[in-house]
Parts: sequence; C-alpha cells; structure tokens
Amino acid sequence: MKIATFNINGVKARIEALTAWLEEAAPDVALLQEIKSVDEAFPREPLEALGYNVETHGQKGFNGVAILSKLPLEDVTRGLPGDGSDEQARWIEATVVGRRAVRLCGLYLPNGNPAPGPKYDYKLAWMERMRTRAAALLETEEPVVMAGDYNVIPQPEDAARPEAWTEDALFLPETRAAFRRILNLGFTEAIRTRMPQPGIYTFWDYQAGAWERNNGIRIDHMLLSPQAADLLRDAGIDKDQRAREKPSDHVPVWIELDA
DNA sequence: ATGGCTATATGTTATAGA
Repeated sequence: MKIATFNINGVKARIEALTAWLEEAAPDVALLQEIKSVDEAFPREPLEALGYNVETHGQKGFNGVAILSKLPLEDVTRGLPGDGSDEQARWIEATVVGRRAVRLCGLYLPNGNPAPGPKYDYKLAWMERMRTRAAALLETEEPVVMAGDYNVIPQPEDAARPEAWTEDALFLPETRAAFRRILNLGFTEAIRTRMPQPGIYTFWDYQAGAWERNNGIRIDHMLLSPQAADLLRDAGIDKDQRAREKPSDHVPVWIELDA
C-alpha cells in the first residue's frame, strides 16, 4: 500500500499538477493539505475519474485537508479533538482497508509565526492536543500513520540554512521539543529512518530563487506507530515535482507499507 | 534578503503562508 502526503497549496489552482502527479506516482492513498477550498467547491470529479474516493475537510480561503483513496475508507472523522472552539480545518482521520486496515491521520500543523505571539501559542496548544490524540491512537495497537505538513524543522540538517530559522516558529527549541514529545511516544519518522543523510528537503519557498539555490527545508513528515513501522518497506520524496509547471511550494512524501 | 512569490476572497487590496 503506497501512502503519500502532499501540501498542494490550493487544490483548484493545482488540479492539473495534482492529477498529473497522481497518474505518475499512483499512490493508493494521498493525504492533502492546504486545499484552500470549501467542501462544496472541491474538484472531486477529475480525482474520482482517476479512481479515488474523496473525503474532504475544508474551510473558506485557508487551511483545509483531504484524503484521496483508491481503497475503501471507513470511520472518517474531521477535526483534531480537544478544543471544540477551534474552527480551523487541519485534521482528518480515516481507516483505509487493504490487506490490512491502517488508521490514517492527515494533518496541517499551524505555522505559528510570528513567535512569540498568539499564533505561536495556538501552534503549541495544537501540538499538545495532537500529542494527546497520538497517545490514544497508540493504545489501539493498530497500524497508524500520521502524515502531513508539520511545519516543524526537526534538526539543523533539515534546513539548507539553519541559521536563517533560529527565530522562526518552525525551528524554535520549544517547537522542536513539542515535536519530539510526540515522536517519543513511540512513533517512527519514516523519511528520517530511510533517508538519514542531511540535505533532504520537502519545501522550497517561491521567493528569492529558493528552488534554484536548493534553499529548502524538511517539514512534511510521516510518523508511524510501531505496528505500522513493522510494515514499512520504502519511503521517498518526489522532489522532481517542484520543477514542474506551476508547482506547489511543497513536494509529495510517500511510504510503501506491506499492508 | 531587508518578505523578493503565490493563492484566495475579504477582490484591483488585504491576508496568510514559511
């Protein structure tokens, strides 16, 4: 079972790039972030035409997550538990049924800039809520995959210019500690495990020739529960997508599970 | 690089992203 995550930065602006990538990479499941669309405006038809079931959790203008799956999806839930007043669409879960059932979480973790400030407070509170949800998912002792745009640079080697990020919400010590608190519950970070060398990136800014200069950061991650990690066969990054016509500023990240 | 580009809707400018 091939599972991918892709921050597409606007699904309506990216539908041609998205369908081209889906045909090329042929993931069984694609978790999308920053769809920037309400559910009613989500371009379902061209995706269903490629054989995907579509589940969305959108909002107007910003944020928004979705799951595309060629396999059946069950028990779809929307929203990160723990704060009924949070209206931002950043979390969706579903169980995908292949040879085995896998619980999927698609997430768009808050950016948090500027830090300090209310947006950073929201980011840290959101990460604590995510830790609580992650702990509950581990207790099921089933394969769980939490994948998406974490907006966290875990280590200096995950940025081409780490010195440029020292005051940024993506790289502050408190952000990285909150990420480790989730990871250290017992998750495996798929790309770090399979591609441990430095200089592996998933995002290149549109500005200042960041792509041409390979001034990237690694912020899109896939965390696997122990039961999912046991099924891990391969993992990779579709870096070439960043050089395509009208690309997202992120590229897809994927895993292959024996499931 | 001191926010240089991109997408959306709040729409011919403001907001957010990272």
